[in-house]
Amino acid sequence: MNKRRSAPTLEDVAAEADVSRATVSRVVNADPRVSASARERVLAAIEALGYAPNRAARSLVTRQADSIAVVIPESDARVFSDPFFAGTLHGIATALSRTDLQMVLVMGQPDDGDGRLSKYLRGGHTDGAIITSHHRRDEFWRTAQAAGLPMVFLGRPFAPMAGMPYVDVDNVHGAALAVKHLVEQGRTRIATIAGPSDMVAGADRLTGWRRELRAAGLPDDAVVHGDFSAAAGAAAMAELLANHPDLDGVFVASDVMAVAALETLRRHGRSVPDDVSVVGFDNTDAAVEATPALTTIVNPIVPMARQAVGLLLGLLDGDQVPAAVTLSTELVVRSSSIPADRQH
Amino acid sequence: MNKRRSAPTLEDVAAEADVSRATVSRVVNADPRVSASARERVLAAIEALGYAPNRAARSLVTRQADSIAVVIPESDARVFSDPFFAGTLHGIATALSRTDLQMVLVMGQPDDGDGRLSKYLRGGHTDGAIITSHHRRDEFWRTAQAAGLPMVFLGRPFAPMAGMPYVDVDNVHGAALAVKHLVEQGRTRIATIAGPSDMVAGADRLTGWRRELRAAGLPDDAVVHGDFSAAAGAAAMAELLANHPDLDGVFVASDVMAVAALETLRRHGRSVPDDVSVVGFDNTDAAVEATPALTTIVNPIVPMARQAVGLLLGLLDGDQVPAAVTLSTELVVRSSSIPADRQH
DNA sequence: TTGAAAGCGCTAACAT
DNA sequence: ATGTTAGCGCTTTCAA
Repeated sequence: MNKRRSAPTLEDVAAEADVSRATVSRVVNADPRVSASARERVLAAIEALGYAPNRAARSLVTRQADSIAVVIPESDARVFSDPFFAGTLHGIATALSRTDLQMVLVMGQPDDGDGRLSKYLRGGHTDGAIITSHHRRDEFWRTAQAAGLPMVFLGRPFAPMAGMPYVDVDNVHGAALAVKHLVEQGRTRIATIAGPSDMVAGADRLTGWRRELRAAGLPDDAVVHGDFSAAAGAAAMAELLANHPDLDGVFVASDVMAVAALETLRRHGRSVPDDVSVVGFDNTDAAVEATPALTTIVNPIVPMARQAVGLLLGLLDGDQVPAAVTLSTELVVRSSSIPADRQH
Repeated sequence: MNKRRSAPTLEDVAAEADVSRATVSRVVNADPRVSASARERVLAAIEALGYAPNRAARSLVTRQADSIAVVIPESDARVFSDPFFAGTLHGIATALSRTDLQMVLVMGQPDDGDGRLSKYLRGGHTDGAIITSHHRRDEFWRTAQAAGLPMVFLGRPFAPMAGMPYVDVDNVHGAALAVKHLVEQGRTRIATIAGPSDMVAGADRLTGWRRELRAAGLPDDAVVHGDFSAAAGAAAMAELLANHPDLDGVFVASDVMAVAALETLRRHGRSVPDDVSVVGFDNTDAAVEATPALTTIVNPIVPMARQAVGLLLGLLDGDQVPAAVTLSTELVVRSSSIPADRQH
């Protein structure tokens, strides 16, 4: 029976290098107050023993976890089939790779009151959190906030709180841009497939759509909500067609839903863009690949994620950080919105 | 100046409930040896103080981190635009939600010898790891294995190791199924857009393609590699067309590449499926949505992820676990592979 | 520049 | 059933 060799500790390294634990600790933490010879011996010992510091022990005394939580309060599969999610993670991971922070992905019930999510956030395993895909009824962050955990929202929260900055895209303006473009194409009966009303992005895009329509003196009654999924987009489009057969333009609150709507329009014999102009939101790959290619609003997901990390790092450093960062959007015109008779 | 109130500890709860720390610990850890009255007082104190155990302290003594690492040795953005990644995370997250384990997403350079990845894995912050998107030159797991960290590969590693189980899909058979189907459609000049040769999935699918072609007595020289990205798929298809203008069938090692190849074929004036039959691999949403809808091989990503979690949990429990779990595939026939003259 | 010693918050013998 | 005690591995004063 071999004695199960456990991982080497600071003590082992100290013995091997013939110095004290404190000196080893200084070397590991790049403290300059170590002689060259001692440092050399310690480094050699670390190498020889394959020593890696135990983070639990370190965390216990430094009260730092060296990791941040990315909280996605979604229990269903939607978030995984949504390119928004991938872009967000990518942006966060990239921004984090410049630091020593690890990323802990925390998922759970949106309305988790004092369950897993809030327990985890208060457990001290992370130094801060980025909360995304926030729903109106979420409460888990309250206890975490009370515990003093630095947090930033990726996507404006329903009730912005002092000390909890957020980064968002100007959804209202983006939606207005989309509607403006549709109006400019000569469309007069413009519907929308809106996002879920318990999410700010959904509500804001609806607001922008409505505002611009009213400014143009056009009716703003053709609204159906979807949950940002393809299935919802297809169903919503069918419903709009049934209730408003005269529609000639649609602003869809996400590309995923828009691409599905395109298909539904096709099945109903409506030509896009000749009969109906369609504008999406996000500018994902799906927009480029759609047939016809989808006119859409740029959603700067990766820059937003980077900003969120930047804000959180600032919070962790005790810096003064802005209460909100809002990124601008722009319109990308492709074929789905320009009727043949307007093309030159 | 308010004294910054730090998080309540076991000690605080013990004082509040007028019991010892040990009793509080027992209540927290559901130890039955506590009287009802004591338990009640402790629970009340926990509630009153908003106590949450400090996981670093607990980890230090239990030597458990209550989390597992999902290692994705990819530094680039590819992994995020790949639906394979989303499915994998989804499967793992779902399987993990039944446990108390958290999921730490660890990304890094594929060839990271003794860098971040291996340091992290040896740091004791996780109880085990699931390694996915494994490349031939990866080495980071060696030191982790030496340190005794339970690990499972999601996707067969190049050199299977004792004690490190893997779960994989039968890529060779899947590819063979695809080729068999193409042959049955009367195709005789069948090319392939293969995956990267430094990944097992890429190599295995190429093997299956080759094996089946040889069995059918057909040439197996039309091969171009791609890195599973859409751009690579488009470029590879163009190259195949240039070098083998007589091709009438293509097996593409991923749906992402296949959909891009479809577009390239269209641009080159080849009709799919009339001139060229195309079969992909993965059966992602993109396959359903493609025009024409893509015939493909089912890649049971989510079940694989669940299996991986199951194996890892077994390892953590010290159970005997199989060295490998291989899931089977099947063919899903859609329009991209059946020429008009074969349809009825 | 270095070492000794205290203690982070918790669990787990051991004692009662 | 409950309390006492001894660490887990590390950082960090404080002395030397």
